[in-house]
Amino acid sequence: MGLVPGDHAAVAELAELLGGPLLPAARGLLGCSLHAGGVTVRITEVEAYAGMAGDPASHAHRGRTPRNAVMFGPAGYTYVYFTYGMHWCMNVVTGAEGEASAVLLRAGEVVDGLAVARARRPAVRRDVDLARGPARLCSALGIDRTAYGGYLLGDGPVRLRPPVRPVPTAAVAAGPRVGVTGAHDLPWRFWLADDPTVSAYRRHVPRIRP
DNA sequence: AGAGTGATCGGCT
DNA sequence: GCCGATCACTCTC
Repeated sequence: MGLVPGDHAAVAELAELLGGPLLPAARGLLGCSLHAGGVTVRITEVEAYAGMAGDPASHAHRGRTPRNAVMFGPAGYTYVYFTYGMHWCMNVVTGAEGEASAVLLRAGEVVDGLAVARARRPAVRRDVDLARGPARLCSALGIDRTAYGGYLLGDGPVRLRPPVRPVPTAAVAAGPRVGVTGAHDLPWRFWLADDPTVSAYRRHVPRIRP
């Protein structure tokens, strides 16, 4: 599908947003569409990670390694990592070079390629669950190590595009990140309020014995 | 509530 | 080099 006139300017605007401060970049990713492997999702949930800038939860916190190298480069590229022995997760690199900030894509709504996504996720029963969770999102889109380091705003195999219509500020909710028990409970997780495709995961809370 | 899975990286030797 | 703790998760029980 081709780009309609006017998209060029909107893509340039998104590129500029991603290259700027972390939290606006993270919020700006909500509502964007992400296309890969014959499937398109609308991004509904993200988490911000501040790289070297005092964020112990960031994979780049302890400095540059072969794994996280792309995060130290310019914005608009993708950092993909493998975790728990079986799952891929995807980040969009943001901010200035050397900063290593990035935004984890945690959930999306499948808006095209539903049959393909279903075929990739045979265990998932409801369509709203197809890309609900960072690893399921990658799985539904067929994203793996081959996506590492790719540019998202060009014509590569993984393409990120701005929302057709802007997401109203009032539609964006914020809260603590998932799985981060760090000293400060920074509200760096952003999602579209009341969207059924937002992931179910919650911050770890100490277990209350029955 | 717990199993499953393997890359990564710091710390050692 | 090698060891082992860790991990921004998913599924099934």
